Amino acid sequence: MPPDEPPKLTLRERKKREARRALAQAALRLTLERGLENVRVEDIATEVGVSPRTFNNYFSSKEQAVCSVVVDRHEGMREALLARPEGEPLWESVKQAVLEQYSREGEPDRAYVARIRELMGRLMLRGEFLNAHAAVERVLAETIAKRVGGVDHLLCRLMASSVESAVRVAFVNWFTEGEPLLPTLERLLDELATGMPTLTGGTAPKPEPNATTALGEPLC
Amino acid sequence: MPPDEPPKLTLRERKKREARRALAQAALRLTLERGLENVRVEDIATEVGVSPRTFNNYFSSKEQAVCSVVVDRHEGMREALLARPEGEPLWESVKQAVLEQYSREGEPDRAYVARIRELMGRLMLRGEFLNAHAAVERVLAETIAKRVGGVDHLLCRLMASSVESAVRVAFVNWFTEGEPLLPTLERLLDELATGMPTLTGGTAPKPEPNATTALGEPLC
DNA sequence: CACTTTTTTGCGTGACCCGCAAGTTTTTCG
DNA sequence: CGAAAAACTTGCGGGTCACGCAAAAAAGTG
Repeated sequence: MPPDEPPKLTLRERKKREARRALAQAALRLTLERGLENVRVEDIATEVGVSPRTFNNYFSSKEQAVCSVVVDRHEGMREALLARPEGEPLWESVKQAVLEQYSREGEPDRAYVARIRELMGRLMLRGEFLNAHAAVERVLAETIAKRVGGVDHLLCRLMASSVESAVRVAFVNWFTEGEPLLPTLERLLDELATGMPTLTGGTAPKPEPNATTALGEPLC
Repeated sequence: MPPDEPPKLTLRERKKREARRALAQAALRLTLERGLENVRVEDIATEVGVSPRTFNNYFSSKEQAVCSVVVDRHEGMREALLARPEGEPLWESVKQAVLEQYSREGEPDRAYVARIRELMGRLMLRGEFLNAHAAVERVLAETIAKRVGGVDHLLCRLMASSVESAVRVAFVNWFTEGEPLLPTLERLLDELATGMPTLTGGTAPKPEPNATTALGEPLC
């Protein structure tokens, strides 16, 4: 018996995770190359070598399977946030933790982006993408609460929710406008942290968008 | 001929709107009293006195029909926001416009809240509720852009998105904790407007937001 | 009153979700 | 080790659902 790995997880658990991962991956791959409506659950199941019925033991819809990659990101986000140094300001911790998760995105491969864009039309419509983000949101809120000592649960949820908003907005901007994801995301998170002064200070006939003006304003 | 109403809308249009409204209303009513899984599209259609097939001419799913009330709120929100006085700070305008929309909610009728809560389990799961909120978000972003002169579209989307976040969080808190909606919502919007200092600066209200640190990084 | 445009409706098809009851694999335990 | 127990897979079947299509009905137009 080679001492290669001490699998703390029962064999069963490993197989389950592997099956789930394979199904999600197959679902995403097929969807990206054919479009969602041209992929039946049977195709996905066959691809993995499993019964169509089994697919529904893991996911209750193909949309859910495709979006599960988004959900799985919560693991990394949780760990990243909790790993930030103790004394660091909360917004900075959150920002770094979030940015870290999205640093592995490859450069904007044209074809890939195009497929994602087309895909999003469907996914947004079916709501599963948003649903997945909501799942991440809950974990993020919980993690933030743990980070600050769990004082105000409501505010933690608000922060998590608005952070996810920033992520979604940056993401959409990425695949529609083609602009790089991370700088946008960082900017949006900074705006969130300061109450969006760039906008709110702009109610008056703003001649030029010099960002230094509205920073110290007594908003609202 | 009684001079009661000058219907600028063609008769066809009125019937369409009425049919849509009736279908949505029936869908919501039946769902609240039976639970979503015990309502077939046929039931909704029959309730309104229309063919099941016709239902799908208006909504592509019963979930969509149930959630259409959320979507329809965008109309009022748009008008309310645009009706705010010119010089008013943006955050104040948005806050008032949003609060106005949710001022018509009755008091927390126990039975009603219970049904809503149970309903939300399903709706969140199917994502249509979030989908509806996303639709509102787009209109809100557009309206905000119009309000500030359409300078930074990205930031407008961020603001709209995070405002909707606050609404959702307050709403969930309302039907899970039973706390009143409006005060919570107002507080959350205020927190948003100031960067959530209660959480982030539990120590100090963030005296210096020097965003100069990591802004120039060449990520991605 | 014809004629056009829009909406409704019935029908048929393909897919999907899930409960149920075997069959199969992994785990536990004597 | 070997058998019972627990967990997972699979085939089957039923109830729904979304939607294309084309005919019928209704609303608008001159």
